[in-house]
Amino acid sequence: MSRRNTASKSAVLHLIQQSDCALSQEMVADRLRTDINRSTIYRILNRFVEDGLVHRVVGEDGRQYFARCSGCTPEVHRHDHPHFHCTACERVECLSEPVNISIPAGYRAQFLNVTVSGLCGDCSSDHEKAPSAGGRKGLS
Amino acid sequence: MSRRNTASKSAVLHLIQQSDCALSQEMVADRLRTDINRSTIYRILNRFVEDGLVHRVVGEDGRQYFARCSGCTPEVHRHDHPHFHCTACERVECLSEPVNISIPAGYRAQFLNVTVSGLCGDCSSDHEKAPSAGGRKGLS
DNA sequence: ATCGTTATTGCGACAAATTTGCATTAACTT
DNA sequence: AAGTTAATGCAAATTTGTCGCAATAACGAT
Ligand SMILES: [Mn+2]
Ligand SMILES: [Mn+2]
Ligand SMILES: [Zn+2]
Ligand SMILES: [Zn+2]
Repeated sequence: MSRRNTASKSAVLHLIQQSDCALSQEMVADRLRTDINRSTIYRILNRFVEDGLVHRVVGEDGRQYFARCSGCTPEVHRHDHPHFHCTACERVECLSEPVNISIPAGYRAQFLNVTVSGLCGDCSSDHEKAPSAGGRKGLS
Repeated sequence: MSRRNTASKSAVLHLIQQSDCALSQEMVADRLRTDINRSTIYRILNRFVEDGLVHRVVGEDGRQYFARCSGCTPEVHRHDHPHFHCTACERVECLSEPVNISIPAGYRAQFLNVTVSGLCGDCSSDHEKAPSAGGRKGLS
């Protein structure tokens, strides 16, 4: 039942800790210099989530992304911050300002997943130079 | 390019309009008395989304759920309301109070997906009678 | 009412993301 | 050093959603 330390585990954890945005299994694999099996990466990430080292973000695409917990203690976990998912470069980043959602009486909240998708700063300015048809604005 | 009316389309639309919660493709199929092909259901639902009759919600499980647009006009769509996804009965319901997320300057927001997951009222009270180990509370 | 165009459907195949079973390896406890 | 069992690799399975294509049928025009 207790966890063991392995090179793979350390490598993945290090990667997530360093990263300024959430990573998918694929992103983790791509950034590792050594090959780690896909299933293994998933298992490592899921264990991190269980252990509260990392939190899981469900992207606009329905995929799973994993980001380091910042400001979480072993006792208290707050993942009430929104995420921005760029539809162009795929980046998923944690935003800082927490959101507060009120739910109906009698309901028990457990997890919160807030994701705004659109174009990040970089991709947004790229887009300006090569504009497409119909300049949509605002949320839909 | 214009849409045609078919029995399948009407049946699915009726189902979604009536439903007080968002439905997945599987849920739609289960609730229909007539069999409609899986791909067809997806295509019908996607067309509804395109046409602004229905909005897509990405559940905590990464799956797509579809709910009727209430309060949307052909001109203005606002889907800035949160959803509650019950981890027990799978229900995904739209909550009414809109949320407002602020994103960094230069970013362009396009879609918003807010999902609180946990136990709905029914499942929450069921749980009280048959409690499990460790009474967690609050968001994580 | 009939005809022609083409949107819609069904079906199978495909694709991507994630999980699972199982045998093998290796971390950690004693 | 030896034993226990968590972690890994690999293949196969699951799950969810999409796509190509031929057959069907809605609907505007005749
Ligand atoms: Mn955290
Ligand atoms: Mn709507
Ligand atoms: Zn971007
Ligand atoms: Zn429920």
